[in-house]
Amino acid sequence: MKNFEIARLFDLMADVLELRDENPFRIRAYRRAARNLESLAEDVEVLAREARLDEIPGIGRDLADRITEYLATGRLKDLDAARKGIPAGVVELMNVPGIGPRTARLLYEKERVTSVDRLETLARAGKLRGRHGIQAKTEANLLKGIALVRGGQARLPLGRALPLARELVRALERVPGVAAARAAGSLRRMKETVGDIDLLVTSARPAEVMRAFTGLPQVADVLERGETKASIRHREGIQVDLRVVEPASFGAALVYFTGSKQHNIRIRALALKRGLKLNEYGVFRESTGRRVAGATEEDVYAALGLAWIPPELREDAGEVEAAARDALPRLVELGDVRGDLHCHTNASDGHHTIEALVAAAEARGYEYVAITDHSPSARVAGGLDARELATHVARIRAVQRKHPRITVLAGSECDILPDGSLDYADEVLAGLDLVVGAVHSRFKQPRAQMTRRLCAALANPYVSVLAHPTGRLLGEREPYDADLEQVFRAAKRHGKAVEINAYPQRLDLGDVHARRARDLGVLLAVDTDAHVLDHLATMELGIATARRAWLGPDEIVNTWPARKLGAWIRRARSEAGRPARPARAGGAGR
DNA sequence: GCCGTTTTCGGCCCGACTGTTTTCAGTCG
Repeated sequence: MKNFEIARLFDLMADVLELRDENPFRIRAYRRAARNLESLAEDVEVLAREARLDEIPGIGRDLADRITEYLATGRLKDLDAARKGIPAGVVELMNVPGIGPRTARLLYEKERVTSVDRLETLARAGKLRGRHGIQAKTEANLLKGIALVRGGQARLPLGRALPLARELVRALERVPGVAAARAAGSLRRMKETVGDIDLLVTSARPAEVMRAFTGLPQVADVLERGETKASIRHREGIQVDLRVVEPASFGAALVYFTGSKQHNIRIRALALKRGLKLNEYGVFRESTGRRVAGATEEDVYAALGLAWIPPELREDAGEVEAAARDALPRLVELGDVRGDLHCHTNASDGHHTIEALVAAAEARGYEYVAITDHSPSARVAGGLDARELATHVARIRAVQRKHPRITVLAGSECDILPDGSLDYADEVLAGLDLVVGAVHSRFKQPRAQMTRRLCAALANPYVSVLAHPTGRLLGEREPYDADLEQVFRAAKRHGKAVEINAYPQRLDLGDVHARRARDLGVLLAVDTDAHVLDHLATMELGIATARRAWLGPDEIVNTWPARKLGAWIRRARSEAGRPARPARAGGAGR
């Protein structure tokens, strides 16, 4: 899968073209193609082989040829030619906040700066001031920017950014004169990681909001502060941007500030076609300048002839067309969730008892919860051998008797061994209500082997859900190499579900793959993989990922009533000619 | 370089903040 590899090259091409002061629309074309390659779930090599590259939005004849060229030769002649005479370090200068193509080119041409290191040396020595309109302040800002690049401005996982954003929103809501405060940006779109936090406030007294915001205890550094817009660096390291607008503009500003950039470009172009102009203050008739919408998002979209688009879909990935046809999907909501199918207790590596977990699930209003502790191969995680499992199941049954209002599924997160077999014998698995299969070892297997391993597990009649299908840990561990397309087809063939694991560092499947699974007609399960009770609340992140994947409740097995869920689990077992023991999943507790 | 319910050519989103050059270019989102 070279999707990201080629996206990087297109981005690099765009950078180089910027340095060369090329046609900005050509540059944008490369950037747009890069973004679309990143969000492409299908393998670009497969599309190339099948001559379907032109199906990728933003890829026309030229860029399709470039992709073909790169796949065939491993090079891009155009890129090589464009880079001639521009040292790689000059392109890297543009990574420093505040340095764009103009400044990078100036530094290179006039000062022979060819690396960030060199720039730092010059700035520290004060050797730039007085030249090319650079003064002490700019030098200081450059040094700040360099420090930031050095620190690696890693994107924050959504699970960490959300509480920070909510705390800030609450603080702003308390500022006198503030009518409303909302988080926007990629955080509102619930992207798995966010680069910064965008906040929007409506108030008749913006000056007061600016003062209060920049004075918050969470602020480590004020980066910029104007009349209606300010940026700060949060103590936790992430940048926070705030914008204040008047109430009549709040909806338009929310649309603008929520993005994505590509989505905004799409709908603004749509506005122009209708003789309208869209900016963060509203929708305006071009001829008269009169505002026709702006107070609410619904009004703004309606003025453009669109149904209101849920933020999670605003990626220019077909949502604008769907909204125009009034054909947006009914997305799953947190309230649709009837249970959690992947939870741990202190029988293995969880922190709480079965009793506590069941009570917590009940308190969340769930109809069912599956207790899925580890199997013996997961030694460090305290995996249970078959005898321990039998005792554990007996305990689960006892807790079930004390909690008749919730169905407690005795399950396992059973290791998928390197050869694709399961960590418990089939007779043991048959005694469980639900089996979640997962890979916890030998992550580095070659692609073909790992693919066979996952597909074999899905073929086992007792495995209902493939847990965290790619094994990735955000910012820590790459996904293991497997042909997900084949894995999804196996899941579809066997009527199994693949998981959206809501664990904040996992979010696995991610939105792009989950959408691909959905498009192939595969069922999904959204689970928290809870190890402590608080983790049950991360269901919110899993559901957000499902929404970004355009998923509705029908396609997610743990929004189904217990009876339907039980029937689904039994179907795969019986189709394999091995009827399960009367499963509790369908009947118990209701 | 892409793209077409105005177009196969001529468009392509829009505005705030900063630093510094006294009138705006550059950067960013």
